[in-house]
Amino acid sequence: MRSQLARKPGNPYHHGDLRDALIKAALREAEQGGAEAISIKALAKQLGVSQPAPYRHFADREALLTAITAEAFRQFSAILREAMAKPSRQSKLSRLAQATLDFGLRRNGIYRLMFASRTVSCAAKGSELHEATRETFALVIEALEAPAVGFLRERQALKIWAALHGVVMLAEQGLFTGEAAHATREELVEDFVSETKAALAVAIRGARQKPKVRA
Amino acid sequence: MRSQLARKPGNPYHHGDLRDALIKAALREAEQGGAEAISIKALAKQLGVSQPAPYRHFADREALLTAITAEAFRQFSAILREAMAKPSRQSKLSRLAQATLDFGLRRNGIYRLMFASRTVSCAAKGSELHEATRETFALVIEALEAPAVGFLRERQALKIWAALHGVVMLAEQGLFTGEAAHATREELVEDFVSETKAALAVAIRGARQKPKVRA
DNA sequence: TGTCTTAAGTTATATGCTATTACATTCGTC
DNA sequence: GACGAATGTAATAGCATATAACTTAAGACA
Repeated sequence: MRSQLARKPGNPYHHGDLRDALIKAALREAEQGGAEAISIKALAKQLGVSQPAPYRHFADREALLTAITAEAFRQFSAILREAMAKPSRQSKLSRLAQATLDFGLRRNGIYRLMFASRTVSCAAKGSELHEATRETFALVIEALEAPAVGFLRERQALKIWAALHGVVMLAEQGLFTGEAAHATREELVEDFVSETKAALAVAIRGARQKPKVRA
Repeated sequence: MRSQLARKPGNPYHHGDLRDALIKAALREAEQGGAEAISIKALAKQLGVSQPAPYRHFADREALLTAITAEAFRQFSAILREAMAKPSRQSKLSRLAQATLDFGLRRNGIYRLMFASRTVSCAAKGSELHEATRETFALVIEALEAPAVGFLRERQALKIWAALHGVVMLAEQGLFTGEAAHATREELVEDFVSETKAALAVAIRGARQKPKVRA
């Protein structure tokens, strides 16, 4: 029962949209097992095409990984945007934070592809992947809801973003289970969120009183 | 010019200490390229033994990865301990933090092996690897220099540990370079360090005044 | 409509890595 | 010094990436 992911009905030769189908299938494979779980050969078989067919669409395995990483960032951005848009008692930042944690744990294989591989750092300046990552980070800044505090805003965004990823990392390592679990992941995330808000509040107040403050 | 890493001189058949040599060589390979850079076959060639020889010491590739991850944690612990022991104007926590950042960036392939793979979370309770990770985390708690504040200490340790890893992650991704670099990695790390100290100071003061405080 | 180019697929194959099996050598020990 | 265990080797199976040469279908244009 191979799912052929929208293979054009009456065409036994051409798949129709192999490139897209490959990305979707590869993402599904990576969901749990990460990059290592992705096999060109297995994907080809799954989609009902010959083993070398994928190479018509991706120069090599790396290229496929880069493409699905970019797609993963776009999906991640969409999830964050949705979480931020949803009406809630909690702040935007808190919702973004919890959504990040959730994504990082539930789709950990993909998460590792996005943040813990060298794929992103190798992405060229204007590339699809580079743009996707920039867009995601822009959402973090947006979630701060702190207009016009300049570089302090970026700095707080970097800090909360780093902290969130650290929590995902340690959670995945199991540092929150067993004897060491003196706090839940969610608690820690909320800690970081409130510290960020406090720091921003101070910064905004400071900026109002003496606009030339430097730190 | 194959470095044979301490092969016993007058013995063309038995290597002498292949297991250890494999771990050392594999760590060197992983230094930059991470787990993917490790090939059993290449290591065997490098050490001047036949290709299947390593399988006498490690059941499979995974087992080798687990072993070098444990060794990496021990080396990391040693580096942290050294940084903490060194007399300095800075606090122990600050030195541990900067040493972590340095390790995470300079030996990023190994770092990813340690914190961004599934190897650790698959380690059994009493395993060599599990023990090595626990020892490393114990150093973080020690670096807080905050005796007898109970679970609040562990919580602060988790927080600073998470934050540090996040900074390494984002730094490796390139989020501190180019236009987005509104703070250096070192500045961010120091931010987290001082916040941790402040939180601990409050906790200790609180614990002295009313020992039953809960958060 | 027919041809021609090109995109997208196929089969066959080279290369490289993991892992196993069966056999060989050395070490330690009794 | 004989023997079993540890540690090597050679040969080989199996799987994945990747390339080469060939085939099919689609679309453009005369």
